Amino acid sequence: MSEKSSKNSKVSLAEVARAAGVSKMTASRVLRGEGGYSEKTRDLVMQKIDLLGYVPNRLATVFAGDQTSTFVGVSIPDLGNEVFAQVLEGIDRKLRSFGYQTVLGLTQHTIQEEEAWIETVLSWQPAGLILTGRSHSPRALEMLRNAGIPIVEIWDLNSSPLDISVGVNHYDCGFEMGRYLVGLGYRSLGYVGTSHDTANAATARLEGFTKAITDGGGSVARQFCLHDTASYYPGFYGTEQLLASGAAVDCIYYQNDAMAFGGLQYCEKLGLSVPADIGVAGWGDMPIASVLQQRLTSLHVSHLKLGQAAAEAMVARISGEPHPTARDTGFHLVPGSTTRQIIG
Amino acid sequence: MSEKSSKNSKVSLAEVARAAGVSKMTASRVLRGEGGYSEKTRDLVMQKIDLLGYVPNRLATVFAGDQTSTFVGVSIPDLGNEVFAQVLEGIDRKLRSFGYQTVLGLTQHTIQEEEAWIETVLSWQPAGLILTGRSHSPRALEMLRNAGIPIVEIWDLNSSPLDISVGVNHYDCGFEMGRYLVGLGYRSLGYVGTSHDTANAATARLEGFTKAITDGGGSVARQFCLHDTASYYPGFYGTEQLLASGAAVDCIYYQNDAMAFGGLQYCEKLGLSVPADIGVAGWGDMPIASVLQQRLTSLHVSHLKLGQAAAEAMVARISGEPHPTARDTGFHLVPGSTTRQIIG
DNA sequence: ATGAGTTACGTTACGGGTAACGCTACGCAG
DNA sequence: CTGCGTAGCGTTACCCGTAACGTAACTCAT
Repeated sequence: MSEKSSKNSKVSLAEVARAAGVSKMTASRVLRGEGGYSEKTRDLVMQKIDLLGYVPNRLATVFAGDQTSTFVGVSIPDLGNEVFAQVLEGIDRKLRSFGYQTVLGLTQHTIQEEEAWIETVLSWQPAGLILTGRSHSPRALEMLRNAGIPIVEIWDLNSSPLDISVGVNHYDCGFEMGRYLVGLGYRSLGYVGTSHDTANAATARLEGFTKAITDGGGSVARQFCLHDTASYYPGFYGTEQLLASGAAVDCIYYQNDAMAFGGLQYCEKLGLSVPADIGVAGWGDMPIASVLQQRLTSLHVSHLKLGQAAAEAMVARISGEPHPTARDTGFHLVPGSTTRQIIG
Repeated sequence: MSEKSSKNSKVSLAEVARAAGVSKMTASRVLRGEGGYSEKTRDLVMQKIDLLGYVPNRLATVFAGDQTSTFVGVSIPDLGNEVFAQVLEGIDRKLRSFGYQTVLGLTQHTIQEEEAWIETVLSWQPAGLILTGRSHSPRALEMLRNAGIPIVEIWDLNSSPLDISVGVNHYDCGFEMGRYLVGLGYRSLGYVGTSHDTANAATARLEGFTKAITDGGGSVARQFCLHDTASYYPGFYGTEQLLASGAAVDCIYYQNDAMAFGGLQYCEKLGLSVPADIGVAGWGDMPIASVLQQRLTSLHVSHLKLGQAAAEAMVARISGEPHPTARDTGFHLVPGSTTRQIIG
């Protein structure tokens, strides 16, 4: 019910205290419910807080005690890719439930952007950082080491992280899918993904996939799209390019389900029957897969859970509780009908 | 190249100054490039900053009161809906280019969550807030008014916002689509969307849509799904429910394209031919629409641009530059082949 | 009645940076 | 040589809370 203070953009605790006729310290105690004041005083101070529309200044609180802030910096490559949006959602929801705030940084898949963001966000004295990816610039690494705060690297599981790693082993993801497809009899594989300067988790999946395929006596024709975001259209377009290149492929593995769907659409346009003429496999078990007529062969990863696990790891580290260096959030293959059935 | 300080999690400017044999003030001047020091001193201080791995403490700077923070709080309902993810991407990219940081708050479509988040984020003295939606709790409104910082409300354009409104008129979006469908001869419309406690932009679209349809002598059968996120599956499931309810509809309008795609999939499963047996229209011109065989009848809105416009408005307001109270980022109808063609 | 403990406050110092002002040494014009 | 300006740097005060400590009034057991 603040009426007089509508214009007071900055009401300090001292002003509240003065209005209530007590000292700053007493007002502070009331505010924190710390005890050491009478009920009468408490009511008086609370009334003035309400009247003046006092908003606590956490900057001052953090600054005063050497307690750390409740900011957690979170770097995400891009949000056009649904899986990252889900990871971020998982992180923010969980962090918030523990009283922390997410400071976002979209890096556009570059370690330069990440470095610049790290430098800025560190100046806000965050309680910790959650970084997507395991590749960082040398200067970023130095800053991170010097910061002395918890660092959670997510996405591609890392057995020797800076601090804590949460995610899944993307090499294994690719390998398992590769082995599955080899088991189905596919030998001439295609891969469609986006291209980035820095090796990332998608690269790891491709490597694992390629290993499994070559182990099985097959080969992989790769097609990279110069697109930032691994979404529907790059899948569509990449498929067009791959098939136009003359590569004879019997099955295409996509960077993720969204791209796989784009590929499916291109195949349909071309009149190719899936899986009769060509097989299609994705990654991530993304939401769109739940409504398709054909169950898309994919690999399930719970992105929301991954994000939540990352936030839990962060909170545990901040609170000084023990937490394993690496937490594998797991995956499992989802056999679908966009690839041929297991040969009896 | 900090070597000795690897463990010094907190190196203050005073320590840098001491190492360089100058006063804090001189070190501060060097750091800010303010002038008033010799080149020799500058090099010395810079060298010590590097050596000790000093990280500026923006909390202290802001706290000192001479400048506002560079935080901008951004509230988003959820990230499972691609359009919000895109808006957020637009906001963060633009804010970052101006040197501001995004402090995220996912409200899960509730004004209670929004209120709690506003209270917390205000205590960090943000430079401004960008809020999705125009509905806020009474207490939130009071806090926002008292805060005395720029508030940009996005999504549903508001002619009398708290401060600045950026977005599109969702009522008009719905109305235009309704008129278009009436023009195609549809009279028995269906609507499939998600349900939330608070009236939101989707509600406004539905109202505009209903107005246009009833104006045209038709009717709208509504089907709401109890799903938080307006994505593929709710569209699929909602369509199933709507059709199972016995409503005789010749065309279904969906809350967005993702839901429309889910609906298309259900229609296909049911053996309904689109648009011969039933028409389908969406909203948002989402990425998936770009790869479908049939061009989805939809309404184009640039979510990325909307986010960027919101960030620009915020920066303008912070900088004291003039900015119109309401900025309409525009939309246009995209006629597709999931609805019947215009009757010659 | 006296000393000890408790309640309910107030006072002081502090944190990390910056604005405002003070001071010194040097350069240079008159 | 004197006076004044200025480059270059230091000193002080301050921002807003909170920890630590101080203190007056009161309670209560001995």
